[in-house]
Amino acid sequence: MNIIITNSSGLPIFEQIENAIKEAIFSDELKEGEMLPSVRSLANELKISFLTVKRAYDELEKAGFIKTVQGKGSYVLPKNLDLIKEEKLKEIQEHIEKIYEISKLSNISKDEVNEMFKMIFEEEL
Amino acid sequence: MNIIITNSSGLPIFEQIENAIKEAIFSDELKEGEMLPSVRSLANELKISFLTVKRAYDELEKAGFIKTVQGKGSYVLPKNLDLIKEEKLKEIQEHIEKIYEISKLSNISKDEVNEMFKMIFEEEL
DNA sequence: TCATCTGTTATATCTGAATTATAACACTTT
DNA sequence: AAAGTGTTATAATTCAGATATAACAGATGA
Repeated sequence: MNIIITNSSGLPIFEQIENAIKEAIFSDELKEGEMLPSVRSLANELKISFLTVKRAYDELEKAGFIKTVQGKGSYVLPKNLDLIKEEKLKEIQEHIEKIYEISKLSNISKDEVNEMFKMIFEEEL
Repeated sequence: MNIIITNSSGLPIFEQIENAIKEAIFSDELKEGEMLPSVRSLANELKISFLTVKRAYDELEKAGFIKTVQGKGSYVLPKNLDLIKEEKLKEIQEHIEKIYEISKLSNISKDEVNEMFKMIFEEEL
């Protein structure tokens, strides 16, 4: 597990763990069926409480990324592409909403934003 | 003052006040030299503590939007639009770049992003 | 000058979220 | 049985945000 916890990120620890594991799943660093570290071992490794790790795992399970079995541990569920796309679309939506807030606050026109959008996305051609 | 405080916004009250006033300044609803409501009167109006309003005003002063004078009150400073806009455009650009990265990695088409963009920006009617 | 607006400061408290420590319990595997 | 898993309950801590209250200080107009 390649999880780095920052106090300056603004995100609570359990969310940082969540995100790191999601990233690992997206990038196939963690594959379907693979076991995650036990809550206690990861807690020891990160020098945090196992309850915090458990919270992260609970959220990941609720979101459909992993499955936890008492006495055994947690393992990665088959990637649900739709689910992943949902996640990514939600991330994008949050960015757009922030852009919307900024533009509204700063009197920046929709057209100006659209122009930047085109500029950056045209780059790939 | 047209400030609406929501408990569901996720933002602390003092930030909601900050944003509302920034928005009013950008939209010229509040003009240069104009007095803001006193900390106590706005606090009464919003049914919150004057300390919370003071915090919002303090942040606005630190950010260069208003000036507060003891015994008198707070008034709107001259807008430095170019500088502010430059900063805001840079913030927006960073968001768009993140969107670009996400969409590229997740195989989300430019059109899909564009659709979300329209959805969110059309909301304002 | 006095009353009454303004903002300022200090102290203490409350609340909720995040996090922790600890202990006891339950399931699985060897 | 032992040693690993996860689970649950309880209590405590920390921190940010927000509050209440009181006392202080500057501005202003009657």
